[in-house]
Amino acid sequence: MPQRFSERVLAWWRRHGRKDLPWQREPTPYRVWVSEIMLQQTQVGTVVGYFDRFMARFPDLEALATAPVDEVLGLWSGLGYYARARNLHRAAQEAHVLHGGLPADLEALAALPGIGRSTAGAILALGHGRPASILDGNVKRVLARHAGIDGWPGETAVLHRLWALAEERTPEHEAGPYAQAMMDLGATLCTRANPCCGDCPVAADCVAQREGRQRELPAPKPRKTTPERETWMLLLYDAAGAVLLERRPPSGIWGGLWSLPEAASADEADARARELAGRTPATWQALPPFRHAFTHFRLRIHPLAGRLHGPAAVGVKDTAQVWYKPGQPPPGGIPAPVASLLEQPARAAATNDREDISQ
DNA sequence: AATGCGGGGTT
DNA sequence: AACCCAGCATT
Repeated sequence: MPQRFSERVLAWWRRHGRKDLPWQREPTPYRVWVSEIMLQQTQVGTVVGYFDRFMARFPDLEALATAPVDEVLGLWSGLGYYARARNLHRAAQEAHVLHGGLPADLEALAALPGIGRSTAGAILALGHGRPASILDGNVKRVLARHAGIDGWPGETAVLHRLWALAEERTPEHEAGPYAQAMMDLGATLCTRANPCCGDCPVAADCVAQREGRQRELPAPKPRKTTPERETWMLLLYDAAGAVLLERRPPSGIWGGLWSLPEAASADEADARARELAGRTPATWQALPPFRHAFTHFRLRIHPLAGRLHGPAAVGVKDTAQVWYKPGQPPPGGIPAPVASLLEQPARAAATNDREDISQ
């Protein structure tokens, strides 16, 4: 029977854990608090460049509480999530007035703006050495794997299970080192992509390790229904029946391929035609729209056909345009949905993607 | 319960 | 180019 979970984690941390991050030197509740706020959804390496500068300017809670908010935001700029800085400043003022400093209990801490359950636990455990639990991304990952907890942690039920486990496993003594150890375990061994289970102190009874499910846990956020974008593709024909093609930018969707000019809406078709060919067709004919699926989104294509009358079309503006006669060898690669559109403009939808015609 | 916040790293 | 990161507040 292996040792208690927390004992193994702590023993590992004493040998391999991180102990000299900026906020671990002189870990006062105030410094722990500031670091925890900076570290919300922000990686350690990023925060390292900000923490000491911030502490030099605002060495204690009173310095922060009495500073202008703009100065706080100034030292935050580049970190992102600027509401964190505003909340930090407000919380400093509230704590200063209401408690004469940072409170030292879970409820009062979590009542301050920007401090939730996990950050409050971190301040107590890391800053006061009191028994309290944290549940950040690292701990979620370690616990979900070790206990084999299925489901996305964003789901309330899963989150509740994880919190229950987190508290159940927090030792009465050394909660601070334990919290740090769990984060270090998640950050250095039990990483998202390539966990080093061979070095893990709790691999012996890890469900994910036993079942080879490290890659599946914790479950990722369910993918949203692939977003749908739409575009209007212009079939601009000249008097000879050639259609104008445009070479797409080298990178991005259909990079470097020859495709139809596009407009962001039917209303912009005329303006695009003027840009491209110097004039506009008398009328546009709307062909049946259809969908094309990419990995990350679906594109709803509205073909618009128009014939340019009068003398032969003006010469192409640059090498990124060509008048292409359907049936001739193409100037280069053509995206499949565009190719089918060129072959059978009126039937493109039917031949390309029958089920996607509607809506 | 779902979404916005945000710049940066990883894959 | 998603996806994620020492989460929390808001809706």
